Amino acid sequence: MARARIKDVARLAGVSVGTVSNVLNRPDLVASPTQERVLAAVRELEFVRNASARSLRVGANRAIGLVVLDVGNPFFTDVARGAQEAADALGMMVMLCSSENEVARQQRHLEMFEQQRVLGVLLTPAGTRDPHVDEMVKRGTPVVLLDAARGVRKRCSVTVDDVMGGRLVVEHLVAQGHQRITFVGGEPSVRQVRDRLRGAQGALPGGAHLAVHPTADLTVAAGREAAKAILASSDRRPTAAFCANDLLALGMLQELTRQRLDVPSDLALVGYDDIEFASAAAVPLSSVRQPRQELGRVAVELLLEEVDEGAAHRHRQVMFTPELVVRDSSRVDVMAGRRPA
Amino acid sequence: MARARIKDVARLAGVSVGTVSNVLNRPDLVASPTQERVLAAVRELEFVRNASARSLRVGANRAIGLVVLDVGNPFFTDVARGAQEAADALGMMVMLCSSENEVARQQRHLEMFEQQRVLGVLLTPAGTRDPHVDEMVKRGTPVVLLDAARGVRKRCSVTVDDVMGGRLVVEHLVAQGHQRITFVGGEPSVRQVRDRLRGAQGALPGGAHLAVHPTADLTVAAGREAAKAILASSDRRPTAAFCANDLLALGMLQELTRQRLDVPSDLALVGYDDIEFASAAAVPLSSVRQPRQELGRVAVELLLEEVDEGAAHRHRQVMFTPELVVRDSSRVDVMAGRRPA
DNA sequence: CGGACTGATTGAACCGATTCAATTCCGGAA
DNA sequence: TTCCGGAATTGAATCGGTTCAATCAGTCCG
Repeated sequence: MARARIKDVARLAGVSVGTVSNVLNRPDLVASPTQERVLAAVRELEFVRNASARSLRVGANRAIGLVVLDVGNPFFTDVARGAQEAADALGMMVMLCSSENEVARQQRHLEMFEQQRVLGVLLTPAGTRDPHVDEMVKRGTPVVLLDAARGVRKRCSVTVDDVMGGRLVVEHLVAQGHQRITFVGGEPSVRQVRDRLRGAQGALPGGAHLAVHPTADLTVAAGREAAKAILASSDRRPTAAFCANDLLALGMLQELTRQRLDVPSDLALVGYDDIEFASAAAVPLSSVRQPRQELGRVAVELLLEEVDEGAAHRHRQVMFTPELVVRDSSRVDVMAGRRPA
Repeated sequence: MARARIKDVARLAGVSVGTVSNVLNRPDLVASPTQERVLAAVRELEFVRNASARSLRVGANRAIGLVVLDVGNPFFTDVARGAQEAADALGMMVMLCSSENEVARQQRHLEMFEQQRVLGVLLTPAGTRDPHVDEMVKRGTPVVLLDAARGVRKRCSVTVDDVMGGRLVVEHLVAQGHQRITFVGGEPSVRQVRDRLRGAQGALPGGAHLAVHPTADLTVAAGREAAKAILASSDRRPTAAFCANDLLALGMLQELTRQRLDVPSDLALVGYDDIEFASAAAVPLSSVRQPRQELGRVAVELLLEEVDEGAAHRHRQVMFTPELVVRDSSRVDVMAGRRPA
């Protein structure tokens, strides 16, 4: 069966194509009996609107592009979910793509979106500033940055305060009596890591010392290596480690378990991101939670705001505050319960 | 700057619109100097094709819809990545949506895809058979099922052999000398779970016994509860547990750690799915790996095959074989290394 | 009864790229 | 010189909805 077009519906219902279109888009203009006849014809023919024809005429799609760094990363999928939800509520569609942190791939996806004439794009940028993005914006496709460098004033953006996150962690560890804390996860080229470290350093009271143990990347394997190195070092061992993300912390936990050391009594651990598996770890992991879905939701709102306001738009930067989630991996009183004197 | 249309490009290059279109789509028809003039004009005007106009005329989009049960689940994101890759190679776009296991949401996404006139849809179905899907197929949008019930002959599908997966696990445990094995994760309404259990039972040698410990769902929390119940039970404790998925296994590992029991010497564990965090667990988790990206890749191929062949198409069901990944959580010889006599 | 007004409906123009039959151009053969 | 064939190019028709000025049918009021 060939697909029905609006013309077929009109013929079957005995009205003009204009009326069918009105029933679909502005039903208040059409008398009820006519509406019913048209809707009956729509059902009868199983009519499905052709979005291409529609958006060709209207000039824009009811779709939003979303390019994340890595669909495999739970952080981004939660952001995507938030965006989905917000878009759904407004009858829009989110098209999700992953750049796998490759600029070329990001570029291809953006190009696709632009060809589709999406309303706008939410982007967690791969690499550094991409001139292609600027050009796309200039051509009329607005972009909202997600979790990107702070201080970009020429775009709307949504971020989380990583400096505060770092501060929260160290304040917590200090309150638990820790004096020797190591920050694990150096890679200072990553803005997030830099900020977290900065916050951590800022929260130290006078006497305390914050060692920094850099790692090549932010993976479980790197965490394992870091733990080995720290435990083998001749210096006085730290009593707590603040890892730049949860993967590092899980890696450290793995190595500590292998060496039959106890968390938190031998070494307290705090991660960052509060990925789903943080609470699922053998010793549930303290971590810093970011309002991920909220991030996506607000990004969609900012985008639509920008679209609606047109030229009058002033870019806004929204920054969320993270939240410390304390679990067994850094909680002293739980230890007491587990090792009765 | 208003967006350039193909007409503007034609004027600037001093050719007709037909020629511009040919440069873009069938460059072999156009003389080189003309091509260069046109391409220069394209760059000059920053021309971006309007995909709506194109697919309106051509009749179909260069896009494939993909509806997964849950974008948060690493299994599905890997499938998506595989599909992405295959599509990319063919110059197609994958539109990824998540049904969150809600039929209504799935329905909305499918409707969107149909309006977009996508080439076809890859679907991991929520709920049971959905008549809407049948109707969509009848209207001309082909569907390839991903990881859905086996034995569906009226569609193309891609699955993994869960019966074999279950068998592999039990054969491995038996080879390690285990006699009392418990299968954790009952929920027999889930086809995958049923198949894994069936495979497990089929692999038992004469004397061995397979207890089944049902759980409400397949989460970490359920795994914790299961571990508590099994450890508290008065029966002779099993020496190994085969969990229906990795989340259950991680939950059990958590509870075992809390009770200061050792894996695998007190209880060996094997999970299923080989999610990223299986190898990241405190005791790296044995698990069954499915060729996830491959799943997505082949699904795309099947879809395009179906599109190309048209009416002559015969549906195909592709079944992959899973692979057992043995890690510390069920490996005896590692224990020896860790606890020298 | 005529005119003004409201509400419902019509139908043709339009969005922008693709396609294909028709046309132009050129070089070579007769 | 004419004619033919092939390559290059043209331009109008087309895809399927949306939109809006124009038309039509009633209703109300004076």
